[in-house]
Amino acid sequence: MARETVVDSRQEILRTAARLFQQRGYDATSMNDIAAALKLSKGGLYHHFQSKDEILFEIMNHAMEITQELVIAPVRRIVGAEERLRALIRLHIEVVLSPRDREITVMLHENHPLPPALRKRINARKKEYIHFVESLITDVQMNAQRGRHAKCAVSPRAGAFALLGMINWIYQWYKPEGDLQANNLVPQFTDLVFGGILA
Amino acid sequence: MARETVVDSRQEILRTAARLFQQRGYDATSMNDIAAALKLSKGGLYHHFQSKDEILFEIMNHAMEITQELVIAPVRRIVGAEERLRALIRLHIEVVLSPRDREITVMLHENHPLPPALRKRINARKKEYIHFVESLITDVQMNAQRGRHAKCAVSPRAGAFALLGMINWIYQWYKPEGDLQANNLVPQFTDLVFGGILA
DNA sequence: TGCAATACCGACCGGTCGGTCGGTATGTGG
DNA sequence: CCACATACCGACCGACCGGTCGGTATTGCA
Repeated sequence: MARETVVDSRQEILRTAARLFQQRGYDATSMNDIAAALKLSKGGLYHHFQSKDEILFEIMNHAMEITQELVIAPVRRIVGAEERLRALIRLHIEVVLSPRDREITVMLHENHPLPPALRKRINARKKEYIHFVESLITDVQMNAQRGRHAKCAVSPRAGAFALLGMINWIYQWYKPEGDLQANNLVPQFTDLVFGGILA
Repeated sequence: MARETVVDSRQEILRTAARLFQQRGYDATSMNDIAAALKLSKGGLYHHFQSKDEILFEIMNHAMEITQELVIAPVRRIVGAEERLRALIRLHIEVVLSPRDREITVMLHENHPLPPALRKRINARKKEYIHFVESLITDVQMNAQRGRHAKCAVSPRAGAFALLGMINWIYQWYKPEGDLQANNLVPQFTDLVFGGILA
């Protein structure tokens, strides 16, 4: 059997596991649940992964790669500090709300169960992302300062944490049928962030 | 034994349980762990509470009462829309960061394990709070509109979710020894919110 | 002092968890 | 057609979970 099939099997397991983890939570989802959802026995599941921890870690790692591909990389290709930050806000919100990328939600919520060694590796990647956002905000503020604005009271670090907080918290309250839809959310949060960091 | 002692015992259990839940997570904390931390047997613990669910529910309920007493009530006593919102931001941040009120963090993080019936009751109180923040933001925007500002692009609802998101997310990254201390955080987030909703 | 009520203990229960393992289908390259 | 790796099954394990229960120590009150 080709190598691709092996990779595909693993990724399909990860996708299903991520869906269940998001719906029921990591601890409330047993390996039996995951196996059953894949029409597999538990023993068969353990042929592809060594432990439940490994599955969670791979999901979180995948979530970071999704962030890299769907947020960071596109943003880097954009010229202009302001447009970059606008794109980051939009893309990050879209990734959090995307029904396809449930790994993101799992990564945001389930950090407790990860063994410390693996958690450190995830946290390192998260910190990289925070610094990326921080430098983006710095650029926007510098650009604006060259214009009419004189003082920027909000530090890039605080701005980055605020930005990530308001977006990463969305999964806690967002309902697709609610009155605050995704297409409303993006411009509103964008205005809010720009108004805030350039105050 | 007086009624007060009974209440005290329950509250001390809740305090200890909240601390453990915050440190290790709800699922990773067994009733044995809670009992041992209180120098109690598991049977003795079940003399005070009927189930683990009940403990979690009481912790969350207590968290909402803390919010009521330490945030909502003081804010209501303040006159002037702008000063009210300023106070809300400061008090809410202080409550989230308070090492004494760990119930808040548990309430923010552990909603999955609660049985649906109990979760609904907690969510109802959360929604009340959101509406409270929303109306506060509305007042501030109305006040500002009477002055020089003409348009407020950000809806009060989006502003409320953003505000609650950036504050409620703090527990995910805040380290007391970090470079972003509580006393820095309050003015920075305050400026950011006011700049954002009055953009 | 005696008597309930309360607080608590510790052994125990059924069940489920993550994880293991010997064995069996399957299918592919030689 | 055979040999071998891969994919998978299902019975099983020890540990631990939430929760129960009969009994005992302690305590406030009459």
